[in-house]
Amino acid sequence: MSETREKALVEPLEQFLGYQLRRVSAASMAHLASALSGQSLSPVAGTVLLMIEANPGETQARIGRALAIQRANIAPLIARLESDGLIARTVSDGRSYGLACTAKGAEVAQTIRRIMADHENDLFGALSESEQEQLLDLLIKARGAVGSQGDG
Amino acid sequence: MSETREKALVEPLEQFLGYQLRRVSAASMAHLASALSGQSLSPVAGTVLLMIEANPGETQARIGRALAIQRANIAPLIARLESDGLIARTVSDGRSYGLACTAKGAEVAQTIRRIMADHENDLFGALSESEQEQLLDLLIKARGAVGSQGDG
DNA sequence: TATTATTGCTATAATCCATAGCATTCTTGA
DNA sequence: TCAAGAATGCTATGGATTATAGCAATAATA
Repeated sequence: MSETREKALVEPLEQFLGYQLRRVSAASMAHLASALSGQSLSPVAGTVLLMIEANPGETQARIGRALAIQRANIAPLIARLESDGLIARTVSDGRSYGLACTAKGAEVAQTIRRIMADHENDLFGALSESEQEQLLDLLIKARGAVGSQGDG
Repeated sequence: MSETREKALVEPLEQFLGYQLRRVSAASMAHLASALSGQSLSPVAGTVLLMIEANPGETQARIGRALAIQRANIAPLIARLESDGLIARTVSDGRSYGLACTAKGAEVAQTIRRIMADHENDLFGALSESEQEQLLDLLIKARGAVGSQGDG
């Protein structure tokens, strides 16, 4: 508050939703990454773990599609989660595995959920409950609109 | 609508603002990058150009800080914009330059603005005007909250 | 004037994401 | 049955973005 604040610049992109989205998202990602660093998990890896926990038996291809992560990119993520003992693979198909959390993975998932909740509170706690709900609803609505054309 | 849609997975992160922000922002960035590809400019480079246009005379360090781009990373961006003839440097300091758009840069900036407006319409047109305004307001409010601790 | 801070820049590494391609396996349709 | 196409897991790889470290020059400050 009392820092030597330099004169603010004009922000010609202030009215662009995409710009504001990017700025908030980038700040959020950086904050979350730091909050998760103690677990040696990236935000993406944590997301994948929670996704597997909530969808036991699913293949990594389907998990990946739901998260917009390509097959080539989710492969090492899954390998890492398995080698860390957080998930286990059971044969589901000759070419694919059914994924599930291990007990250790479930514990870590619980920790991650708490970290994420704290992180959200840190970042968005200045917004009221109803504002947070509004924002969430609008983002979900935007995602629906976006998904029906650009995204896969 | 009539595609063979695979059974949707459970989304345990649905209620996380950070998750929804990331998804929407990623989709938006991808869409914008493709929309700007004809100009041979990345979203970040386009943003920097608009920022310089709106703040003539500012140094790249200040432009970078306002956009959360580090000095080391904005240097090649500025060099590229200059070598493309979109911006010009005038001495402002023994160690820094004052940046400004060239005439060509202003034309490109105008094009970029139109592309960005179209892009926003493509992506967020499914939201009503008031929803878009609400979303923008909430994002700006969130940015204010975020900036007062995590961001620099 | 000596110290510190700032700026532009290079070099470099880490990360993330995208494309291409491969071998295996499943699915299909004749 | 079996050939063609699709799906899966995976590797290799390149591009883009971002972060750190450090340097030389300059400005600001005590």
